[in-house]
Amino acid sequence: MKTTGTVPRLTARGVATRARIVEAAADLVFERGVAETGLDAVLAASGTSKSQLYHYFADKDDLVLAVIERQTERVLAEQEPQLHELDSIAGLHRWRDALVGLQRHGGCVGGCPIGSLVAELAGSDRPRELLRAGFARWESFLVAGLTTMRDRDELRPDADPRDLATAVMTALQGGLLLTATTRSTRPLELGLDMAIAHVEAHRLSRSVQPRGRREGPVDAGPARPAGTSTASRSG
Amino acid sequence: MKTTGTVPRLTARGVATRARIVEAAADLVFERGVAETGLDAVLAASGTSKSQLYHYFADKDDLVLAVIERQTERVLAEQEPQLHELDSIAGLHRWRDALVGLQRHGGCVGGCPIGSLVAELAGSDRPRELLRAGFARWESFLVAGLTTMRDRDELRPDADPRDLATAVMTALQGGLLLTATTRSTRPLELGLDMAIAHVEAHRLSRSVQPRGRREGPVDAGPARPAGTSTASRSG
DNA sequence: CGTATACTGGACTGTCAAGTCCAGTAATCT
DNA sequence: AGATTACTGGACTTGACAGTCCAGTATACG
Repeated sequence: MKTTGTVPRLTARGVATRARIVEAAADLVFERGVAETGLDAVLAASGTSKSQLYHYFADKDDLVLAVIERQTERVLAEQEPQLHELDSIAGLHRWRDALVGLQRHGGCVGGCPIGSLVAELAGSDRPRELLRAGFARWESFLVAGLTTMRDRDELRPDADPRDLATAVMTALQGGLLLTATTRSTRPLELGLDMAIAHVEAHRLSRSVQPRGRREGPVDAGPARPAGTSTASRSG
Repeated sequence: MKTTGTVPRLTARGVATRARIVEAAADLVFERGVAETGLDAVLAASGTSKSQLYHYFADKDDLVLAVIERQTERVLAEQEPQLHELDSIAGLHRWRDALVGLQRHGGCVGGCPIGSLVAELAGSDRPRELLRAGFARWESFLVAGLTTMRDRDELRPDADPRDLATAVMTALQGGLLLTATTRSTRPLELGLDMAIAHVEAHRLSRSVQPRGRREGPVDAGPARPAGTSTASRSG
C-alpha cells in the first residue's frame, strides 16, 4: 500500500518527517477543507519547510492523496473497538452510540473526515478512487458482521449483507452531514436507528439466538426515542 | 426573504443582471465547489464585469449566500411534481424514482447541490444557517406528507412525522454523497428504499386505505431489489 | 428636458499561495 | 574515512485571485 509511488529510499528520520507533514495536513484539511488549507499552514503546523514537503510529495495533490489515506486510517482506528463486533444487533447499537458520542464530543463539527472530502475531491479520478476505497473498507466491517449474522441464521437467507451494509452507510453519511449542518447529533441518531431497524427487519422470525440476547420489536418503531446513553440536544 | 439586505432600489435591468450573476455562479459552484470558483469565471460565464458584481454583492461571501438560496430553489423546483405527493407510499416511491432518475441523467456527478456545500461552508454561521434552512424546507414536504398519512390513520399515532422525515433525509443525503463517490445510483436506491421501508414499518397493521393501494410486506425486506423503472448499474 | 442616481467597463493594486532553486547538513554504505 | 545520497533551510519566482477605483452610460423621475 505505497502512497506516492517512486520514493527513493526512506530513512528513519525521513519517514518521521513525512508522517509529521501528513498528520498536520490531515488536521488542517479536516477543519478547513482542502482548498482552504495552504501549504504554508501545513509547514508551520508540522515544523517543516517547503523543500521538505516537496521532497516527499510531488505537489499538493499528491499530499492530499496521502491525507485521504491517513483520514481513512484515523476513522477506522477511532471505531476500532466497535468495528469488529458488528455481528449482532447489540453490537450495532454499541457502534451507533460510539459514533454519536464521538460527534457530540467533537461539537458536531466537521462531519465525516472522509465524507467531507467528497464534494471537494470527487471531481477528479485519483482522489475519488481513494475515497471510494475508504468507504469500501469501512463498509466491509458491516458486511462481515452482517454475513456472520446471516450464517448464524439470525438474518433471513435472502438478506444481502452487501446491500444492507450500503444502506447503513447512507444513513451514517447522511446523518453525519446533517449533524454537521444542524450542530445536533439528532439526525445521526435517527439515521442510524433507522438503519439498525432496517437490519432488524431482516431477522428470521424465530432465530436460533446463540447467546441470550433480548431485542426490541421486529418492526422497529420509535421504541428507542433517539438517545440511549446519550443526552441529545436537538437544534 | 431578502438576500443581501440594503440593496438601494433595483431596476428591471438591475434584477436581470443580478440574476444572471447568481445563475452563473450557482452553475460553477455546483460543478467546481466554492473555493475553486473564481469571480472572474463567474463574470465570464455571466457576461458581466467586476464592478457589476460588486454593485450587487458586498463580497464573494455575500454572493455565496445568494447561491445557496438559489440552489435551494433549484433543488425544490426539480422535484416540484413529486414533492406535493409524498402523502402515500406510492408517492414516496415516485419521488425516489425521480431522484434516482435525476442522478443518473446527470451522470451521478456532483451529488446534492445543497449537501455538497456543507463541508465547505458549514464552518461559518451565516452560510450554515442558510443550508440548514434549505434542508428544513425540503424536509417540510416530507413532514407534510407523513403527517397527512398519519391523520388518515395510515401511520401509527405514535409515529413522529418529523423524526421520520429527518431519517429519510439522512438516507437521501448519504445516498447522494455515496452516489457521487461511486458514480453509481445504487447507494441512493438502497438508501431511499430503506427509508421508505422505514416509513412502511410505521403503518397501522390494518389501516383504512382510502383508495385501493397495494403494498409490499410490512417488514420491508428486499422485495424491491433496488431498481424499479431503473436500470441500476452498480460500481 | 435635465439632473440625480442606478448601472456599467476595465484597468489597477495588494496579497497570498503554489511551486522552484540552490546551497548546505546529516545519514548511509563500502 | 570518504564518497554518495538522503535530507533540510529559506529565499525567490510566478500567477491567480479578491477587492478597489474612477470615468462613463443608461435610466427613473420631476
